[in-house]
Amino acid sequence: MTNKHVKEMEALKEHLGKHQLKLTRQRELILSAFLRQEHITAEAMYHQLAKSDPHLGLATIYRTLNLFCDAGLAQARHFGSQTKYDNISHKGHHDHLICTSCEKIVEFENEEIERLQEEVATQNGFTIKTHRLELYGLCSRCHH
Amino acid sequence: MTNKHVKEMEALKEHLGKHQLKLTRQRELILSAFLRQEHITAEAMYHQLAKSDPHLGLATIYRTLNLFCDAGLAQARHFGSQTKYDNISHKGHHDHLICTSCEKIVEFENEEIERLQEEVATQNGFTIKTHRLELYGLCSRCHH
DNA sequence: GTAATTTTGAGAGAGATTATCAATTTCAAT
DNA sequence: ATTGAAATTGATAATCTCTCTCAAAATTAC
Repeated sequence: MTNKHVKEMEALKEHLGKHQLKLTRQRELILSAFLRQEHITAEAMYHQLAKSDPHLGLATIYRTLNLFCDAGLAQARHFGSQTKYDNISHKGHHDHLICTSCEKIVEFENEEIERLQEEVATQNGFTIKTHRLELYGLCSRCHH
Repeated sequence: MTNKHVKEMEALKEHLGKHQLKLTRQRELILSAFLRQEHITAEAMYHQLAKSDPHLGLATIYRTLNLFCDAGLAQARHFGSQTKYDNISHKGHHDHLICTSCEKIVEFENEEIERLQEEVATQNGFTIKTHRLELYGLCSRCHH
């Protein structure tokens, strides 16, 4: 656990405390691995961590990533058949540009779009809690 | 098959003709059921059609709904773990407002948002092919 | 009508995620 | 530091959704 991740660790501890959950070696380990990368799947993390910790169960990875979602550290996104978990603790909400050829993912934020979303919601009597916006296409390298 | 659905039937026939596929009783039946409602899952349609046609297979429903997607009549959308199929033949692209309490779905279109999406894509060197925008929250009835 | 080709239905199979449960670990109170 | 109640884990079974397989049936071009 590097110093960079202290804030997220604190956020997790706060969530655990509030829900009478416990801080375990696995949860620390998975948090550390989670914060080291973007858009990871449970399966990918399982294989990655298996090298240093061969007895870490896949179910624990799933449980823990879902815990991070509950704690507001992560957000699950379904891309086709797989679910990727994003770190949302260190930045605001963001959306995605996804290259359908090379699978590259670019994050972006656009306040104007967010404002218009609120407008649409209000017009329809909705109160937005979250949203997802994904733009699929080809990145510059995959053109042609 | 009501008169209303003649246009979609023609579109399907055109697709079938172009790809040396055949028009079957099942495809007609499923098209008819598909056009009668919005945002249906394969499973839901299976149970619905089982009443009048108990031997219609679930695999056929999946195959046929995917065929409609290929033909440009339908669009698949993944909501959580389930896939819903939307009719996109009679209207332009649309996005969704989804009530997380009662599961109500409202469609909307917003040209300004679409324009801004193009702008973001261009800035990042992407060419958009499709997109999905879903706003999750509470509808007016589910407030409180 | 016949033959070639496609489609269907039923169930097996695949992939991703969750449930089960005995054994282990955590943590608050001694 | 020890204890004991409660939570967590790992291994695997179960589940859920969707696709594949393949023999039998339906469709279409001739």
